Amino acid sequence: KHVHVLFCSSHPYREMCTRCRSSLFFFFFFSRFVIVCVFSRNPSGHADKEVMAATVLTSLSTSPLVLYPSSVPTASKTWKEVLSASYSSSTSGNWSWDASDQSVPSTPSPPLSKDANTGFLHSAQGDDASEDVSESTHFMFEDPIPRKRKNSMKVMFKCLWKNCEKVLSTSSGIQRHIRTVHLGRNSDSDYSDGEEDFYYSEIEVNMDSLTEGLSSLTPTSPTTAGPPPIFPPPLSDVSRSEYVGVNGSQSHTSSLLSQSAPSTLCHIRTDHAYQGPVTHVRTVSIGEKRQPAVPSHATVSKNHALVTPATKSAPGTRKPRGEAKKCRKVYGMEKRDMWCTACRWKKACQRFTD
DNA sequence: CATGCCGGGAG
DNA sequence: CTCCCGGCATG
Repeated sequence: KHVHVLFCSSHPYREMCTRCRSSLFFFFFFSRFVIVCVFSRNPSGHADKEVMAATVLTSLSTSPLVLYPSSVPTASKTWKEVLSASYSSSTSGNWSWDASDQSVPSTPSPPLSKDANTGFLHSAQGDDASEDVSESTHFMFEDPIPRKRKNSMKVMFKCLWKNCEKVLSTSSGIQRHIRTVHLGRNSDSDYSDGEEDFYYSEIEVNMDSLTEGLSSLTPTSPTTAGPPPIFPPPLSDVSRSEYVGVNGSQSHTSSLLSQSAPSTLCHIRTDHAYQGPVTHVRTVSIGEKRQPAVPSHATVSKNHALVTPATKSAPGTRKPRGEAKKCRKVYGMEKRDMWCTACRWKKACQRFTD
């Protein structure tokens, strides 16, 4: 399964799991794609993280989205180690969350729209990604929503609607702003079925100095230096078609969420064409389920002999006899007990293969 | 004829 | 599953 991603915002929306108190990070992607990375403190004890993330997402938006469970770290690796490694390796332009690193996605990334590019350039003014890793992991794993960083940091809420740079100090404020300005609803209208589209992000604003190692994941200047609307609510044609391309015939959020996403292999490649800390995710490859070895028609043919696909004797179709001497020939009938089991059962020899 | 082994049972 | 064998194809 390949999931194409245009790119993701550098500032994940954070939410805390009410059950395990781990931090959830929602990376908002260009247009309406959302990829969710769930970082749990105790992943083993939280089997339902995908479901939980899906629930949160559903309440966030009705837009089409891709549920993306990050790979579970191996027993020898803690989440922190995994993250640190992946983060530091991002300097070389390669993110990998999979211990058995393999299968680089081959599918080319979709073209970025102009809007996307400009947005990215704006947001890529941070430092180099090779900075203090502990800072980033701190960001990821410390208190789910650190209200303050030092005493100069202030949490603000930034509207992500296109061409709207509104920043307010409270979430309710930004919601009211979105509801009234962008959604054209009355602020008092009771619209609480969870289907409302609020696009804003929580940002931390450094009130004095702008140079900080964490600039990779947080805005570095007040108000204006925040990420441009990377997640514009109006659904563009590009994103729609892209979405279809990615998910085949899937077209509903619910159907996507109901899919049990495979979680074995996650491969993320970052592109640093725009330099720096912005997590620019291009392609995600997720391991796929094993197909049943036996095709269905074989089973059917047991009950309906006619359905049997043409296996019998198209003359000359039979494979030529292998060169190797098999158990029967090697040991002879008298030492039949020395044959491999396959030979004893008159199956294809497993000891002397061709 | 000797071999190799597929397809199809039985337990 | 494991184990066995009819029967066909090949050399």
